[in-house]
Amino acid sequence: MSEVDRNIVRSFPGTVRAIEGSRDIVRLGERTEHISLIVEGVVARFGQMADGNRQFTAFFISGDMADLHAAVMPVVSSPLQTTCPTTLYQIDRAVIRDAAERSPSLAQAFWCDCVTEGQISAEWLLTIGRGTALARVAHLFCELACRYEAISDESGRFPLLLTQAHIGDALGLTAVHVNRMVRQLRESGSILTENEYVTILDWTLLRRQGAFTGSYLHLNDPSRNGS
Amino acid sequence: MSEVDRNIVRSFPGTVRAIEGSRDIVRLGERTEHISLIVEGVVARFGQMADGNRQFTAFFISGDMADLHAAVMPVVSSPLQTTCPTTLYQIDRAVIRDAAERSPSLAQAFWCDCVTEGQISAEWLLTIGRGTALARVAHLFCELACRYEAISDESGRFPLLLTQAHIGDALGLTAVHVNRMVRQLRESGSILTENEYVTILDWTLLRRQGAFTGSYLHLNDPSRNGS
DNA sequence: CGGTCCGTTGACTCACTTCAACAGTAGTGG
DNA sequence: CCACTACTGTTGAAGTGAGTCAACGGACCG
Repeated sequence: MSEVDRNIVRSFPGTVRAIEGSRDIVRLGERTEHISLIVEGVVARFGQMADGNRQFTAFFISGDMADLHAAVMPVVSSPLQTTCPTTLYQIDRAVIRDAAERSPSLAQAFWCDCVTEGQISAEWLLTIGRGTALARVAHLFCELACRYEAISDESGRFPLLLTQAHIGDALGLTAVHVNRMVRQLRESGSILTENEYVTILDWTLLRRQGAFTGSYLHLNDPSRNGS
Repeated sequence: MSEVDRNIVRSFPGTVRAIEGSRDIVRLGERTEHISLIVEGVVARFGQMADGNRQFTAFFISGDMADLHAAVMPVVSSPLQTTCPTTLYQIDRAVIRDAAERSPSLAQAFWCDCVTEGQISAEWLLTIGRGTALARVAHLFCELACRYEAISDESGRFPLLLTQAHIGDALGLTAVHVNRMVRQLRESGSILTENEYVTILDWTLLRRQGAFTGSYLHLNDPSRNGS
């Protein structure tokens, strides 16, 4: 979502809400009554197998709207939860929907946002379906680095507000194997992990390890609204 | 996309185009100039690894709009190809975009369509990330059966316009292993394959094998536009 | 009749899982 | 201040689901 649109959304009336980590925001089958703009923290969308096994299908970070799609499809088909203490700015669903109805350009911006989200899912399908465990972890780190870079002034370094179990649930791996892959990335010299941060030491190497090209993220991409 | 909206789209000026199987429709990085409504056949969206390995990220069947998202984001981030001889009805991108700009309700319908597509991707992520090979194949068959049922008058039987290699590329499996899983499904008594058709003999069993619930497809779902 | 594509099956290999154990840190309560 | 618990990260050893490699039959087609 572009900077301009994000500011429009912030100008809508809403409520700030602080939530602990590992808390459900919306549950399967409920109706979403408000759209959540993330101020700080991480919200993950997930699906669940009968055996309780989870699969995260998206991560939302500061500046993302975690359930924008609910503006037009309020019944929750994928629940949301926080992965860490998170602050949201919640706007009534009707406010968003009415604004989109009045302003075609805003509607288009929201539509774009949902399309981009779908393209990220498609990219995840590619890496999870065809990538090795090492490539999956490297790819996720690349994606997060790019997305955090777009919203902060730091570059090549980002806060990892996920446990290795979270990463495994996003990549279709076990936490144990994620641990081994992170170690391998560290030993290869492409990244460094300290505290809650990942620092990228060798972008070229990490991109190659993750077969990453960031074009699908559409960050600062003027062509998104191209006519 | 609802029946009503599909009829609106069909009323737009466009061109019918017949294409052979295994042909590219749009290539990576190109600009999409027309939106394709599928009249007959199958179009697959895919991503590709550097080693040439493919991963299908969506299948579009009769009545689907294969690249509706291009109305707002014309630069192709996932190429499209046919899996079998296919007929398209192609509408100029500007026609779709302008119609959405003039009619908020049509814009919302298109937006819904893109959201549903994203939810299907999320469901694929769940099955591919966490399901066994057998569950993945069973799940795909369930999904296709439901989607074909919604657009035809046959039930429990659908045309499989994909090779086992295509299925493998969609599910992150090899064609060899897909073959083994299809056989296992056949031997379990849940399905029957003959010619180009899959017949479902035991829905309950197949659903369980694929851990399938069809709610994410939003077929005949009045709540999609719920206010 | 030969070539190509698709489905099919068998034998072997390997990437990732599973199971298990342990260390560091933080929070909690006696 | 020190147990006690819980969570996360870490590492090792053993098991297995899916991949790889290879071969063959049938259908279709030029």
